[in-house]
Amino acid sequence: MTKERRTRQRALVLEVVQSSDDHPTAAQIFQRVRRRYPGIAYATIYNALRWLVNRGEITEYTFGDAAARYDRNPHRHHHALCTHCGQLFDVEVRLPKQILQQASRRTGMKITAHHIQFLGLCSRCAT
Amino acid sequence: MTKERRTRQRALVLEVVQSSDDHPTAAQIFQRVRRRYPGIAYATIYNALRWLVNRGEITEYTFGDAAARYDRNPHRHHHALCTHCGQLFDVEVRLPKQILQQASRRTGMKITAHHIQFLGLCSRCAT
DNA sequence: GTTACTGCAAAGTCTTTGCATGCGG
DNA sequence: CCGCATGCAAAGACTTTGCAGTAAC
Repeated sequence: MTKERRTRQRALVLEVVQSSDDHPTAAQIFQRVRRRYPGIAYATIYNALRWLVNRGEITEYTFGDAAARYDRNPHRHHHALCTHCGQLFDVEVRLPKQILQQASRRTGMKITAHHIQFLGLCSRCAT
Repeated sequence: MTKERRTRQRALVLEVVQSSDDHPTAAQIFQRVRRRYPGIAYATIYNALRWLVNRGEITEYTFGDAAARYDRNPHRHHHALCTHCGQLFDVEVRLPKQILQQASRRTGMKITAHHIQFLGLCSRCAT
């Protein structure tokens, strides 16, 4: 059994992610946590994020750009990325069951999850 | 205007990607090209890949893991990733128009593209 | 002949690791 | 007290950049 420790650092990382609605990267989380806990190490942020992801408390997503982004909302939902300003929005849509069945049939895989990335221009960049 | 040059290196990179059905990473492409052109530099692979992506001859995708993968098939299609062995399959399914309209309405964005990632276990890993 | 591309190495970005110290249980 | 997590720095994986020389046209 793994003994689990709720440390000040992990609590702070979780708190920061939960209070962010902009899907921050590890670097942004580091900066925000450091404002309240200046001595914290970068590695601790990564450790805490991985721990939280494994426990299902937050979710990690990667998009075309380099850094992974973290999401406070652990249930499955989808995302729309503005290709101009990089802003990321949550999208609540449901993929019809038949599409999942099609995907499963055509690949021979047992599909357990899916994620849709929408790309386009946000209302501010579209003008 | 930018004058475009078809060089031996770029031709080889394109040829390697087009003859690969396994969505290779830059490192794999590098190895495969180097078998036929031993002196080629890593940077040249990246330059060639970016050039080919910009011209629309190949497509770049990023998944959870570190390295980008390149796809010989430039038309829009979707992917299924085996979370056990990492193998990536093409998936041909069509997202219903109403889902795109919903996404657009709910985010206020002008959606120009989308990509579905299916996750699960391939037939070999599922047993 | 120009000028864009290559090859090389070095730097840059994001993430992980090794190890001594320290805190949580 | 024991062991996991932290903090620090260094390494690791992937990608980009600067620049001199070379090849495409």
